Amino acid sequence: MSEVKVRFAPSPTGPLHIGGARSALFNWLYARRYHGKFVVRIEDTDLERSSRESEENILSSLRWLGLDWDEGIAAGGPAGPYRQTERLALYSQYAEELLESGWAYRCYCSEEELAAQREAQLAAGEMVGYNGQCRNLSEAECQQLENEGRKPVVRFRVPEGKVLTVRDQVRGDVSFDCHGIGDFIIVKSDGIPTYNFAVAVDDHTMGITHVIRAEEHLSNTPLQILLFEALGWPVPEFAHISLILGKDRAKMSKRHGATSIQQYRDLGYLPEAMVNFLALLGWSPGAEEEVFTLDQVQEKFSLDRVAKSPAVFDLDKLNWLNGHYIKHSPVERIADLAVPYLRQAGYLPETVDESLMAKVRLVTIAVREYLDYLSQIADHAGVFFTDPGYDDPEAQAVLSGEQVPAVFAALREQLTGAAALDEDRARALLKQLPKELGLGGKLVYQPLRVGLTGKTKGPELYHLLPALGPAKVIERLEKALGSAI
RNA sequence: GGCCCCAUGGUCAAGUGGCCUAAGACACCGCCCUUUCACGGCGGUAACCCGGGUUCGAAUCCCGGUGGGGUCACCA
Repeated sequence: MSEVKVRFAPSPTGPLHIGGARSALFNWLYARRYHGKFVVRIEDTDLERSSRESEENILSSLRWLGLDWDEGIAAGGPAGPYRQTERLALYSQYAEELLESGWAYRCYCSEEELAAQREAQLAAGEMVGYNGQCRNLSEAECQQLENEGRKPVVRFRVPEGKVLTVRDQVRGDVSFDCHGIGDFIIVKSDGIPTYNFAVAVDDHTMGITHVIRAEEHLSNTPLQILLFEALGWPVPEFAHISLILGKDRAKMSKRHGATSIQQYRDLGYLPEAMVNFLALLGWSPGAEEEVFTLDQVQEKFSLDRVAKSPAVFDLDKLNWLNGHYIKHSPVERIADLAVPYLRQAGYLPETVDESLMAKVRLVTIAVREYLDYLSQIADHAGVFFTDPGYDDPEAQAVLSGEQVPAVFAALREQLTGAAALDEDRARALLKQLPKELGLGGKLVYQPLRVGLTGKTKGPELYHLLPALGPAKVIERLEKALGSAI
């Protein structure tokens, strides 16, 4: 078999969304697994809705996810250009070929006529499809209509009484009766090809061997096969992946919350978590291990382990995975990623120097175990950057304990003159304290926590101490003592 | 409505006729640890949509029903 070549062909009509990202991922995985090529092509034949901005967003999201492509937009390659609006001449050439061979014909029906027709069919409960009005127009009739100022579209002449079978790698054979398919438009009246036509031409001319895409395209496939056959081209292999559903089991859409990769990126999700999560949606490694990198999946990926049933997007699991990666990535990286969120919360200035960055790292160590995604850091990091108040009744109750002054004094004693304080020293010190004072842990640690943060819950004390530094610790404890009633 | 797809716990899913008195993960609920780390440890609740077949034997095969979804554009 020739080399595997797959593609991801988004329409730049919006940002890359979850479903598109998964399609791209599966294609990428397939290409890598079988040492083939991955092509990215832009399908911008919808002039109204397409934008360069969306295209940029899609490409940047793909790169962010780590899905690189061997050929295509921005990468170049032998079958370029890779933007459909730049391949118009190619489509006309094949449309012409189809017209000449009789597989296609010009249709002069107006949009109004078509709409009325469709409405009538729908009302009668019939199959919706073109009624073939212009199917056998003579040369003279065409000329006549054209003289009336009508702009024709080009339609494909769907053979009658034929049954088409899509050989699908995940679904098996799926058959469609041509009787249910009306003559469809392949070139619009403005000369722009229609989706199905452009796809067939591109997939062939780009040498695509496997078309892996979402299930919503399954019903388009017979039309494309018709085109391949009429043009005398080999039909590629197909694999239709089931849809990703929202909580209400309907296809994921904007009303389901964050649906674009960009949004997750902005919220502080890590690309490896997204990719890991997406890989698990509709595919299973078969083994028990579910946490893996792109490199690890590409070794195991195969279409026969792709699920046929649709999958509900489970935010809880994404959060868990992302939290997992946050906990296990190098602190430096997480701290760097956290900076924008801390800045946005007003905890950091525009420029962060090295000593401040050192503190951010300590803060990151202290709070990352509580995070599902990075933007949440703002909710946990406040105690490190803003001096607390002690109005909370619960806090007051703890602070009013009679042992509190002694506890604070003891810690202060330990800290005075201490230049720096690392986690190990903080742990040792904290462990010593109760013994030294002859008190139970709770009586020592609880007031310290409240004194330092104004709260009864929060980061570990041994993280708090180093991050705040001796001077700040002493300062806060004094203030806490002063505010005890 | 026509056509098409799908159907194991709340969710993702393993399972390709006997190994299933059905894995694992997320979520949830307990207990432990309770201020030393290690996705902390241990445990629990919870599922084969229904009805017919085929078979010695069905979650697994066939048919029907039901349910969910997709698609029916000069959008992709």
